[in-house]
Amino acid sequence: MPETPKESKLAEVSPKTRKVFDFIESSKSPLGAYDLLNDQNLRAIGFKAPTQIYRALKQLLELQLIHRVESLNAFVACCTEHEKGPSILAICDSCGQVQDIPAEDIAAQVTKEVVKKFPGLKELNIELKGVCEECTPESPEVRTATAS
Amino acid sequence: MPETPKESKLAEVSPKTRKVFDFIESSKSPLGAYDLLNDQNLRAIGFKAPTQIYRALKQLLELQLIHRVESLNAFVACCTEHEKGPSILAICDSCGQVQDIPAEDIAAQVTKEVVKKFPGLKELNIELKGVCEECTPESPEVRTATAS
DNA sequence: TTCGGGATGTTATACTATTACGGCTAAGTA
DNA sequence: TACTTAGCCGTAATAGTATAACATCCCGAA
Ligand SMILES: [Zn+2]
Ligand SMILES: [Zn+2]
Ligand SMILES: [Zn+2]
Ligand SMILES: [Zn+2]
Repeated sequence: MPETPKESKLAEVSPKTRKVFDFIESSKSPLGAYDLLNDQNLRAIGFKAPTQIYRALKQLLELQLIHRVESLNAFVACCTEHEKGPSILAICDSCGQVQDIPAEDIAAQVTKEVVKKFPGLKELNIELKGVCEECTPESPEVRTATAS
Repeated sequence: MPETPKESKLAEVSPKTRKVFDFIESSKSPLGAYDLLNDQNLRAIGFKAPTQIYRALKQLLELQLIHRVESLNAFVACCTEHEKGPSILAICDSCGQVQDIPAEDIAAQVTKEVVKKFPGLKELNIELKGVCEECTPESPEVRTATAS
């Protein structure tokens, strides 16, 4: 049985870094470095200072196992369905969850669109805010029916 | 002569908030709140604490006169060519300049693409990193010619 | 005049991230 | 073996970003 990309990446990291990833992956919303340090049990397994957390996060970012959510100063697990390509992070204002949505098509169009003004494009970061499907109370038909 | 949208927005703000905008607009790269407070002359005109700067910034953001560059914790003037619609912020790693590029088309496509997974989309933030046109040493033809 | 509410001033504190340094260990090599 | 070097990890200190909480002032309405 072939290892998934995710598994083979995780095999490269230390147990403590691995633990950081596990916490991020199992959280339903993004975690900040200090959330990991203080609220989660990372102190219990030997993390004592922010810099240790940031080292682990850096490694996980480089392996593309996690993404940094710039607008929240926090980190989410990568869905691992976009091997190198970019993705869209859709942040729900209501429940706090973030979806990592592969975005090859969008990336291609952005590139096409800005290439003249910005020929040396290297990195693309798209973040959305709004309300996720789960938090949208009901579909319009149902809502109307219920309200009447 | 009709006022431009920018002028009419600026008419609403206090002289000090106006001054904050002027500094941001005249800077060739994005400014952070503490850049404004310490490096620029804002202390000289009565700003004494970060919270005052942040209040001015908040107001300017609400009027869409500036944008926050999430990945830099800094602020740039809006090009004012996209009245309400979204834009792309293209950040040059070399010179630090940020271009504010109107992006109606991209926004439309993103919306179309994510509407199923994220029906309540409200806000869209696209940031690019790379090298701007000005910092791209030469065009390929010229570079080849020069190098030979 | 008196009472609000909004803008502004002021202090303190919370939150996020990096620098700097020191020790340990594994790998290379004379 | 003894020495060197480079990388990883631990620790402490500090830098950088943002907000909370409360005081004060000013102006218009009652
Ligand atoms: Zn991802
Ligand atoms: Zn939600
Ligand atoms: Zn703009
Ligand atoms: Zn440039």
